[in-house]
Amino acid sequence: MLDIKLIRENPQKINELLKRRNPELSIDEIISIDLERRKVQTLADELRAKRKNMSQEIGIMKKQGQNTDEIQSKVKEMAEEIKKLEEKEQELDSKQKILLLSTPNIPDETTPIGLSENDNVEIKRVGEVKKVNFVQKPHWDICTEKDIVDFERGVKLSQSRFSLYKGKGAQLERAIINFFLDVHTQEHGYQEIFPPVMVNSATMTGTGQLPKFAQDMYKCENEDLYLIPTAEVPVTNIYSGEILNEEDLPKYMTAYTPCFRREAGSAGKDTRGLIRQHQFNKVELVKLCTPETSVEEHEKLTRNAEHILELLELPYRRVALSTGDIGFSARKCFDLEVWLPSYNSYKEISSCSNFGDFQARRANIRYRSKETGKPIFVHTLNGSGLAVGRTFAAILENFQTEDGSVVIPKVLRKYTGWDIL
RNA sequence: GGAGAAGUGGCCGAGUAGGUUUAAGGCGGCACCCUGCUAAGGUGUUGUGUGGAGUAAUCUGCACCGAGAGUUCGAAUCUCUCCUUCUCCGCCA
Repeated sequence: MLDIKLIRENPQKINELLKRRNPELSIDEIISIDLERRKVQTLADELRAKRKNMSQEIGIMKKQGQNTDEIQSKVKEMAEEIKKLEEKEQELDSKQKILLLSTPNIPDETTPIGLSENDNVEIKRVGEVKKVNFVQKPHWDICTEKDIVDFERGVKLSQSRFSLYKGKGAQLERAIINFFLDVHTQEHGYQEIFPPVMVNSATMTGTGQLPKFAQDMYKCENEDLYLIPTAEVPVTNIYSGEILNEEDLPKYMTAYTPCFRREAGSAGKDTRGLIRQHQFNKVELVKLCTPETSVEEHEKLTRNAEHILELLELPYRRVALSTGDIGFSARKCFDLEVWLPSYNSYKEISSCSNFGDFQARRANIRYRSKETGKPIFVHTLNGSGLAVGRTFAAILENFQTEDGSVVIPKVLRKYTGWDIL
């Protein structure tokens, strides 16, 4: 959520920045509602003050045995007027709130300007794409041949885009999860979290999934509960509504969870294999920090995710997303893309974002400034560290050999207990 | 799921036959004073949100006693719905 005071004071600037995302975005309506809302509030406040004083007077008069009929009927009239104003106040308030909650974050000045993913900027490439003189198989064929992921029975049990890991497949998936968590907790200093995977609508609003993206999520019938699309949602909201001490920052948290996405609107995309599933595993990195440190913390968090790819010896590149491609809540975002032979290109495996105070304002996460003693909104950051299923696919494809076996990366072997698949 | 009890400021804890409560008191925090230092003591101060005035320090209004709705001239206090916690029962890994 954008700061209404910032909008009031710099309307042209905010509009200009929002139009970098999408030329149709504008805060003009918010401003006109805000103007009216404040007028109504001032009127209502004044009347409430009058009522308060007069009611007190009635109390005193009654004690003295005076007749209060006249003044009572006066206040009653006033109360009706107040009620009308309060209704108007509430209406404008909720209108403004919905508009504010539906307006995306303003992009950072350093976010490349452009309207689509074609305007994303490659920052660097790391690792060599292996040159081989045999035909590399896509991971879905490897999975089926080795019977480590059963796509058909996954669909039978659930629906398309659900799959069933078996035997060494299930073991490899679990090994990857444990490896990720161990690196982040032991080498990078993150606290491990295991959160609920169903959360309420307030929590979903805090990180920006609601109110705009309800159709992307699975919702429980007759309950105010949604399946999380990412651990970002419960983990970022852990301290919602709280005021932290400045000494408690930065907070580094990592969580493994399954993630659930309806993938509405991606019909026909990535239909084969593990790349786009309704349920997938992910290890997420989340940070809460002060505004002064968020740029630096964003870089460090991105490096933490890259470090995993480097340990696995998977070739990847870092891309800075353009203003037209960054997520709703983000002001700046780096994608990490891993090389996938079956796609003959790099494919997203992590998305590392800086949200500024956008999520903190929605979720009301603050810290008390040591200097002023006043509460300040934290900055929130997150990134995948990494997507597990896509890592699984990247390992199978990049480390397959001519004889059809797959050599497990060294760092994973103590987790799998075997080195060849 | 059933039956009972309870939810007040950072914490503890008064306040419910509605009306100077604009929430007592204590603890903690902060500032200053006293003491050679420490301990103890003294004085003052103390939340959040949202408006208004002012360049600003600041001054000032309104709202907030789990959440929402209602009754009333007036609600922490009365009524209703919901949420959470605790105790007992049932069920269950």
